[in-house]
Amino acid sequence: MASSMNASAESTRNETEERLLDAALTLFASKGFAATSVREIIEATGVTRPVLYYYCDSKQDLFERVVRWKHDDAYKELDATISATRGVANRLQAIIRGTFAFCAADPRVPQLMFQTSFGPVVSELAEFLQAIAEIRFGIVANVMLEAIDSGELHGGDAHSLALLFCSIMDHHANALSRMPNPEHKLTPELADALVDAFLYGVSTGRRKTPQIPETL
Amino acid sequence: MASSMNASAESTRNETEERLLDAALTLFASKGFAATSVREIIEATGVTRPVLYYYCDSKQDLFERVVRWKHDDAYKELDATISATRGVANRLQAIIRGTFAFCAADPRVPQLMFQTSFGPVVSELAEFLQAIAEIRFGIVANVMLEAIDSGELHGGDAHSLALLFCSIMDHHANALSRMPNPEHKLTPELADALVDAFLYGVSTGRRKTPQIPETL
DNA sequence: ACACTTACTTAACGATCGGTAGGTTTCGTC
DNA sequence: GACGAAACCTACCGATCGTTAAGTAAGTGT
Repeated sequence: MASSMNASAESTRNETEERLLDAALTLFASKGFAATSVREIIEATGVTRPVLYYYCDSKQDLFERVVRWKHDDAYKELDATISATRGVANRLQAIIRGTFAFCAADPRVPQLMFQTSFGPVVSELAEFLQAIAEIRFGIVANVMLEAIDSGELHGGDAHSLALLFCSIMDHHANALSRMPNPEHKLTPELADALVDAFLYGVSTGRRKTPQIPETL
Repeated sequence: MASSMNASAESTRNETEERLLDAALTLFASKGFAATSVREIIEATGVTRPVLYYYCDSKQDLFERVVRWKHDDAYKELDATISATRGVANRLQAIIRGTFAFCAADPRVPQLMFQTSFGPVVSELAEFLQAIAEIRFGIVANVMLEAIDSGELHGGDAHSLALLFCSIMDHHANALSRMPNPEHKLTPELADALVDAFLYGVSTGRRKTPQIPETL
C-alpha cells in the first residue's frame, strides 16, 4: 500500500481508470465485447465491480471509451502525416507505414479495431463504430480523389480505390498482428512493397488498366 | 403450417434440424457466437430448447456444424473450378468470381466466415476455425506457387502473394456483403477488375516491381 | 401385444451475467 | 475539527445463460 505516489496525474485521468481501460482493451481486443464480462475486467485490473461503475456508466460506455481512446491517437497521427506529404505514392506510403507502426507497437489495437468492422454486429455499438470507421476511410478516399484528379491514378473512382487500398492495408495489419512477433512483420519494407503492389501490380505480363465498377 | 412440402429430404437431415441450422446461421452470422443465445435460436426456429440439444451436443457443436456446412460447399466449388482452369489470371478470376457469387447468394455466409478470422477469438473454437481458414488459404497459395514457378507472377513469395490476393478478395466480399443489396455489388465485373488491379496496379505511372518481404 | 426408436414436451438446475444500494475510508479545504 | 467530494468497499438484485432430467405421443418392426 501507499505505493502509488504517482507524480504525474496527467490530465484528469486517474491511474486506476487507466489500468481499467488498459485491461478492458486487452480483453475486448482478444475476446470481443459480448464474450468479455465486466467481472474479468475488474479482476484483471485488481479492483471491485463498483469501481468500474464509478468510472464508467456501463460496459458499453467502457467499450466506447477504449475504442475512442486508441482511435483518436491513430487518427491524429494519420491526418498529420498526410497533410505533410505530397504525391499519392508518398501519401499512401505514409498512411500504411504509420498504420503498421501503430499496430506493431500494440497489436491489441488492430485486433480491437478490425473486429469492430469485420466481427459480429453488436447492435448497441453499431452506430458508434460505423462513424469511427468512416472517419478513417474518408481520409484514404480523399487521398485517392486528389490523385485521380491530378491524373496519378486510374482504374476506378475514389471510393473503389480507397476500398481496394484499405483491403490490402487493413487485412495485412489484422492478419499479421494476430501472428507471433507482429513487430517483425508489420515493417516499413512490407508497407512500401504493398504500396508498389497497389500501384503497379504483381504480373510479369503486359500492362492493362483495371476498371473497377463503382461500389457505392 | 404444412406449407413446407420439401420433396428432397436430402441425406439423413431432418426438416427441423435444417431449420435449426438455418436459424443458427442467421443469428451467428449477424451477432456472433457469444452474443447469440440458444434461446434466440430455438425461438427463431419455433421449437423448444431440448429439441436443439436433441440434434446437437452443445452450442459449440451447433456452431461448428453451421460453419462446416457452408464452408464445405464453398470449398468444393472452389477446388473444382481451379483444377478446370489454366493460367493464373483465369484461375484467380475463377476463384474470386466463385467467391463473390457464393457470398452474394447468401450474405450470411461471408458474415459468418469472416467474423471467425477477423472477429474476436472464441477460444473453444479457435483451433477448429484456424484449420478451416488454412484450407482456403492453401488453395490460393498453391495457385500463386504455380504461377511464380511458371514466371507469370513476381514481387513476392507464394505466401505473400496469396495474402495480398486474399486481402482484396475477402475484404471486398466482407465489406460489400454487409451493405444493402450485396448481390448487385459482388458482381463478376467487380471480380474481374480486382484481378486486373492485383495483376497490373492502378497507377498511371511507369511500371515498377514490388518486392514484398516474406511474411511467414 | 410388446419393445424400441424418433421426435418432441414441461419444468427445472446451478452458474454467471450487468448493475446497484448503501456504507466506509481518504483527503484537501475552510 | 467539521465537511464534502473522491475513491473505494461488501453484499446483494433480478435476469439470463447453457444444459438437463424426466416424461410423452407417434410410428415401426416382431
